[in-house]
Amino acid sequence: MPISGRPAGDPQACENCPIRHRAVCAHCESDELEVLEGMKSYKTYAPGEPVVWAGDPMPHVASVVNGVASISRTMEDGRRQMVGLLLPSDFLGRPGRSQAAFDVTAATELTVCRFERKPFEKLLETTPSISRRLLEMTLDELDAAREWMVLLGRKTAREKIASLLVILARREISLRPGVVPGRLSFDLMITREAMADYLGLTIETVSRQITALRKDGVIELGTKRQITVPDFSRLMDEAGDDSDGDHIA
Amino acid sequence: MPISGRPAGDPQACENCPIRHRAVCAHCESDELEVLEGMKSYKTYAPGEPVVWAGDPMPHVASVVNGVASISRTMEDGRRQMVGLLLPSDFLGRPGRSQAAFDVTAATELTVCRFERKPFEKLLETTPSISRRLLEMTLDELDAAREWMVLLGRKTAREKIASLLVILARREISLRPGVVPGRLSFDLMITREAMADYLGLTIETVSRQITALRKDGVIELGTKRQITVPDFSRLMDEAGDDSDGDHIA
DNA sequence: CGTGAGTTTGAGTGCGCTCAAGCTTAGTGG
DNA sequence: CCACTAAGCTTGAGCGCACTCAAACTCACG
Repeated sequence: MPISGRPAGDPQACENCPIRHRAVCAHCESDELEVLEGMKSYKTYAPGEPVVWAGDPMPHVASVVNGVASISRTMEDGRRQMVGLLLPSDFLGRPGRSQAAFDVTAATELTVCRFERKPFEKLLETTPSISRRLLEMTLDELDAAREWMVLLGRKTAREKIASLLVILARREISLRPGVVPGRLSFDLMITREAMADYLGLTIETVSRQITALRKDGVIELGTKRQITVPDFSRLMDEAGDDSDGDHIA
Repeated sequence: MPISGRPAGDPQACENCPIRHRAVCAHCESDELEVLEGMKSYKTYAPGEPVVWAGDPMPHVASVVNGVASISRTMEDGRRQMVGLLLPSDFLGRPGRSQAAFDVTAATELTVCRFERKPFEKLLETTPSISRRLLEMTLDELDAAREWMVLLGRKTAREKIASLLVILARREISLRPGVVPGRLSFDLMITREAMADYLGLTIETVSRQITALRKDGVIELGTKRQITVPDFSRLMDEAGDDSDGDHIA
């Protein structure tokens, strides 16, 4: 693989990368990008395919380029809790640790941009723009994890469902700028089972609470995966968070 | 305040600092320490005193020098969830954010070593040894938060109590090297209410489960705050984690 | 002693779980 | 074109764990 001089328009060139400005390499200068270019390799996973199991050796770290992966832990008796979601530009793996702490599974078709862990760790020590960006991203994930702890520890089933819908609706808003939050539709890309694993509920409870929110007019259902929110502030009230804006910028 | 040349034995000099080798400044060289020395100021809080409220401006970041602080969120109706515990050497505050995302409260008498946020952010950009150390610490906290999500989402009340006791016992072991985990005693430094807020339970349930573990011989109680664990592996079984070792190194 | 914070214990309730059946939808092959 | 299947989802009945409300106990401190 060439260190530099990829053909213009090469879809695997860093300069054409869809996550160029948001991933761990976001702050890199072109000379730093060249080093990464020489280290990286792509890998693709099928939906449902495991990426790593907790306890497995982790010879690589990676950035998610396309698709969604879930981070979860399964207890011996089968109870499962999702603890994170990896979206495009998110970082997978942990510098300084050789074993995975959690299971990672491709939720959709997934493409990642991999680096061998040891060389990447070296690079972190010599390239402040990478370690600073990784710090920013890790701090964001920590805040998100703590918000989720509040949900898991203290919210009712109805509030949990509403909170998840708020998050999904927010992402929809951020992807489609200019849509005023009056009436809003979006797809649930995940199964009831994934929702249950994420929220610390059973699929039956998820189903019942979605039905209840529909009967109360908080949401409307097209197909089972198509949600319409007629009044976004009503949904936010149901989520149980402080009403006046987010703590998270 | 002198930039350098503190008197030898000065208890506030970085070289005498009890968290010198573990805090955000752990990797600093002596010239970097001098810069920090000129920026820092100590502040002490009484037990129960708030450090910041969620939403407050955060003009400082800080390292915990002595004592314990809790990070928590309180919902409008009073439900509270603790989302982190700050022990000596832990870092308080978030570079790049001007508003606190969570409440921070001194659990015991608390001494912190503060830096103004803006100058500290500048320092992060120019001092890789600090940003790398902060990255390590943040990654550790993220893993801890995710472990805690499993506890909050999927564990029973008995497993939650046992898990907390395992964590506290582990810390006791790490502080007293050489103590073989046969029989082990330690103090609960926190009230039942703090345990409940941490575990996502009520104080009554905490109390009942501690009683149940005592009746089943898993733990013994001296005073209400003094715990003895006759068989550590028995306690670990009760915690419901994978039996064969930790994922966390 | 009296006070108050922290803790324990008891009685009863209800939310979310378990177990079980039925429904919907999409895909497959006769 | 219509079984047939399987995965995903919904609905129902009943139960149990953890919560709520209430009272009593412990212990440090004035």
